[in-house]
Amino acid sequence: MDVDTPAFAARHGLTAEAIAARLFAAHGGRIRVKKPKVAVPNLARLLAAALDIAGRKGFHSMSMRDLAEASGLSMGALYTYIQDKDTLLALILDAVTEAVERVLAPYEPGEEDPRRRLAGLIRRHVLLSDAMQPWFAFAYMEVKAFHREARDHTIAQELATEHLFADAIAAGMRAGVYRADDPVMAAALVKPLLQDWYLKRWKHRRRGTTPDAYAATVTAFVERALGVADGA
Amino acid sequence: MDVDTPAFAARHGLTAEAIAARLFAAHGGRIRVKKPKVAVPNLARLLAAALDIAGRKGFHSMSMRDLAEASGLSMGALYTYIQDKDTLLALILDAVTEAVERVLAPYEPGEEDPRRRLAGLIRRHVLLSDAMQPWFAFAYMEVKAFHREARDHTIAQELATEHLFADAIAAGMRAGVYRADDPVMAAALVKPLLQDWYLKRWKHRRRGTTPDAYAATVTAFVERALGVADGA
DNA sequence: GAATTGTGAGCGAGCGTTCGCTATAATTCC
DNA sequence: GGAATTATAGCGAACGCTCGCTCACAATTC
Repeated sequence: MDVDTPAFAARHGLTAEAIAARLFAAHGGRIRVKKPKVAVPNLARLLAAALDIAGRKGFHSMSMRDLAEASGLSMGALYTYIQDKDTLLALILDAVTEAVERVLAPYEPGEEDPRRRLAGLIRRHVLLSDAMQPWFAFAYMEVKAFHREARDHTIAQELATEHLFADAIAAGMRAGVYRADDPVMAAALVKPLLQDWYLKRWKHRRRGTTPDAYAATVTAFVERALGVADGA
Repeated sequence: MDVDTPAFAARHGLTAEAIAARLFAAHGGRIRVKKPKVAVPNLARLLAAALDIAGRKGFHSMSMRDLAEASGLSMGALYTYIQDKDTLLALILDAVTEAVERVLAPYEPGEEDPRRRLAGLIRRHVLLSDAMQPWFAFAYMEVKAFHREARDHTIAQELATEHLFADAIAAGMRAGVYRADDPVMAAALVKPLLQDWYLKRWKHRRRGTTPDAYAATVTAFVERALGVADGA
């Protein structure tokens, strides 16, 4: 299971190309370049460059000239893929939202058992946010820059994700395997542990922690905090 | 102990005015306004406005005109307090570093007991980052914008803080009250729980959680994860 | 050869910063 | 004590520059 990490990304279509293809399918109407063969690779390069620059200096400090140069497009070409700088922000946010809903939320086989359910959620969250690390970090760091509507949407999604964890913990409590004063509060403590993986990845990388190892550590940590005895 | 929150800020000099006074004392040489009676209140207003605007739209999106207007200073007056926009960044970062070193690190009486030590660290971190919430959130969110040197400094501080927690956990393990595979990894899991308090305060506020209550919840959560039995 | 895609100089707006100036407070001088 | 002088603080229009974005045109594709 530990060697599954790259396979996870491929299986769920989390490569730059696959993401760009889905975005083109969803937003193609507003992209002036028609042919997918042309549009998708360019869009993928555009997004990769944007995430790279924004990840290093922040979205607002990234000039469209920087972006054009880094993505190998001219200013004019760049603007046939997006309407304006804000569209780019929205596009990235959208890819993250889509990925979370598609990969994280659905039950996987064998997750009727509450402990497997929680462990599965944690593992999927870590592997997903690892495969799309720049995307997740971007969405987290740049929420402020969104318009009110998009910001509310992001907050709603944050709470929805937390709810997935709260539900799993509550199910575990009903089954008598978990103990907690408040499953919602417990879920609120799990979330930042998962976010740390993509926000401070340099730290975990430096210590040689793999995504699977981190998921296992967090799961064990949380389960003990939820009253599961050590060797159980 | 639960009513101590505002007193904590006053006792450690964490009010806007007190922070500005310390910054003026440390950086006074580079501030063209000489008289503390004049400089300190203006500096306090300047910093409060900067934290407010940067907290809402990000440091880079804050124009110096916005800042002048919000702080009630003219453009010219503003620039007698700072050399340039980067100085402002450095000033805020400096205040945070100073506060962490002064308030968090020192032992408090009675903290020879490892469990008290860890609980004390957690509580001080929550109360400190609560009193200076905009400062901490700013330092976290805007690290990217720093020059290499300042960024390295911030990273070093992050690791140093983590070390305080690792030491406390290791002491608890030696005393036989905590169990963990790796105290450093355990500390790395405590840190994001504490950061969540100032990064997502809207969420905790919305749920009516007080700083002291949050500190208590985190302490209990972490202690259970470290193998302390429930009623112990 | 028509449709699609790419080009990059150029536009106006807004940025961070400066500087010549005024207003006010403090000090000096008789 | 009060006039004269100096030091300090505050002001905001203006400067050079970079920003996001456009458009007349060239190149490519089928």
